[in-house]
Amino acid sequence: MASIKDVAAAAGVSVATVSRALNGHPSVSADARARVMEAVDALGYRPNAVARSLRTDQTHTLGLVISDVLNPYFTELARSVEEEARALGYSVIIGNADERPELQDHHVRTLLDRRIDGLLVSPTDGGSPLMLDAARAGTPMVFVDRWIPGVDVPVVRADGQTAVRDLVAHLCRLGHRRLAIIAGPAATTTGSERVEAFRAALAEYGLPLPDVYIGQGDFQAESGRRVTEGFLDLPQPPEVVFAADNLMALGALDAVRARGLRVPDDIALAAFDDIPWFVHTDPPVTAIAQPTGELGRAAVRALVDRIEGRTPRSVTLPARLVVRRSCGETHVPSQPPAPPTQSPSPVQRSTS
Amino acid sequence: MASIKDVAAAAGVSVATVSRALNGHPSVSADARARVMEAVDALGYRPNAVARSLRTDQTHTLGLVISDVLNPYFTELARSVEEEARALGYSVIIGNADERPELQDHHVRTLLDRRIDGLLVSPTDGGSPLMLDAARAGTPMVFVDRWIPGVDVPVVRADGQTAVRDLVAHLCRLGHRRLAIIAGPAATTTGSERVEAFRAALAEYGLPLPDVYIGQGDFQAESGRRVTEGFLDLPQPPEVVFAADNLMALGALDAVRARGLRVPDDIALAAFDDIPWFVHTDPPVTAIAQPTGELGRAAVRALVDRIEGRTPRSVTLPARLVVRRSCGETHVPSQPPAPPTQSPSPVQRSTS
DNA sequence: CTGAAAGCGCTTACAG
DNA sequence: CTGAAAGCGCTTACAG
Repeated sequence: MASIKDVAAAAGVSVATVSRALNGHPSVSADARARVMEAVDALGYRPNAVARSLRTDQTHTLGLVISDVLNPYFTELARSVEEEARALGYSVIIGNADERPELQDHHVRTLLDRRIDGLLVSPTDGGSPLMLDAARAGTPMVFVDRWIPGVDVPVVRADGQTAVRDLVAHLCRLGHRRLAIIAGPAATTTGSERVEAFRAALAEYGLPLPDVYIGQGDFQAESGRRVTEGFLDLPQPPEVVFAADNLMALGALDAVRARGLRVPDDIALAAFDDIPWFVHTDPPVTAIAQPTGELGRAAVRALVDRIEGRTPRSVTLPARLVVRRSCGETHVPSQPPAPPTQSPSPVQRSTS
Repeated sequence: MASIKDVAAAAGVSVATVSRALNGHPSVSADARARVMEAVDALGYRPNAVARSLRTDQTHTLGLVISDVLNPYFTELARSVEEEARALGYSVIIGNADERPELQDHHVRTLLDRRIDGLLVSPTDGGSPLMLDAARAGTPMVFVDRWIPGVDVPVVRADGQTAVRDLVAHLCRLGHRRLAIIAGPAATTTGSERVEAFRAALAEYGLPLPDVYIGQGDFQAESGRRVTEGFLDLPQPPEVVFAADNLMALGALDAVRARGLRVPDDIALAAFDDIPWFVHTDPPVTAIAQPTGELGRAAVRALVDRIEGRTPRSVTLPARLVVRRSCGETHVPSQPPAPPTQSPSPVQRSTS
């Protein structure tokens, strides 16, 4: 590959002048600039980004460590992150943790070794020493979706509390009383927060959340299937299963179907995260939708602010309930049960 | 960040010795090695991969340019690519072309600038000058899924011909006669090959594929919806729509539902690419499954062979038909219509 | 077994 | 406006 020396020789100038011409430095004569550009074209020269990075100590690259590429939520997040980053002049390198803390650390380490300018992460655990060290050492960092309490890093995420309360209101209105949840790992914020939001909402309706109705999943499909089978084996199975993410809902559908049961007749289902397929499942799945694209863009803006010396802001955006048919048919009840303390916020009713 | 100089100073050796110790060079005394390791731990030193790459002229990084991250097929491909690469000691940087040739070129250029060791690509078009130049210039390269004819680059892909013939046999057996296809861009191999395979299979059954039954899509959901609407508006709409990928099938489902029609009663649907959600759609979708994980792994092995001086091999793996209910209920016909020339190969019948 | 030195391909003060 | 030179952090022949 042609190097800057070859271009300099071909253009009859020094490498310094080539560098300046290519970087749009004003103090280059029109003549020199033209000769450089000509040589660049003739040689098909492309600057070596590795050399440039070593010299300037910046890579114009962001690292993004997502929890699971097979999860459409993270895939959509990754897409919006890349788009916004590109618009701001950054590339992004994606690492897939596959919900495994050690794989997450592998990617964080690799990314740090490559001297990425900043790190966007959705932690799969409560904070490994590596991640904590990086944050403390001042690596520009932003948490997205999931975060680690007690670490001084901006957080961009959705707040699902209101939407979860709306969901519980919807379920109660349909007459359900035995509600269960498939939780994510307790070490993740989304793993514990969604259970707590669910528990709090149930409490408003005077409903308990017994331990047997809290199934421990890992945000991947197989765990959703396993937990749902456990629920179905209970002497008194729940009437509703709320999956804390879309992949565990997929697993739940697998389990229900494998027993020859039907949603919602035999058991109702709802999910955190909305995805396009939920419109076409049998039945369409009631879900809590996050403003995924906006989260990705806000996270990039916060990280780039941090990198470029501005003050980054944490952002929390609301999630919202999308009612479909997987919890039973909705009909206007003569006497809607109002929660004791707060009335539910407006709910989007899907046209599907 | 601590550099190799800091480590050398702390350990009381030269940077050369630190480098050798870290790279497991045999000619380093046990004593020196121990002092280096101690200094490394104390300083939390991590070698700068940028500097190392500049010096060694290798990045141990593979570039992967996929057509669309929102497509679960490519997402699964990306996952298997990353896994196999990691096992072989390589990182991978993913670029999402979003089915746009100019965005594909942007990523190829960025990846080349970063001096990745090799490039895995699933081209969104028939070959841009940039891609062609890179191949000709000797950049280690492998095409996966889609490829560019006339370029001397190994290809790893699935052959869907047999599966498409099985699909057509299945459709004929169900009594369908007016079959349509939502095609991908003609400039892509999968865009044109799938249409040709479909046309050839129909010919075996003496069935035509009129131009009005070939809808031009772009492999993304919206185009599937648009094309399907066009089909439904025809004076004589097709009885079956075969979507050339899973996202266009999603769009087709959207269109059918928007009209208040039902699959398969009003119109049947089949798709190229199988994804987990097809088991749970209403109705479950008959699809052609690719050995996606194996394709990703084989592509990485071919590329690494090429990079490390061995001779890479092209690989073609068979796809297979998975029958579900979206084309109508299957029942054993008294007189199965056999194709004139060849009998269909065994078909996997899904349990779902 | 070890160190001094060159060099990978850039950028950028410094001097003219 | 331009060039010579230093230096980013490594690796690796070369000499001892």
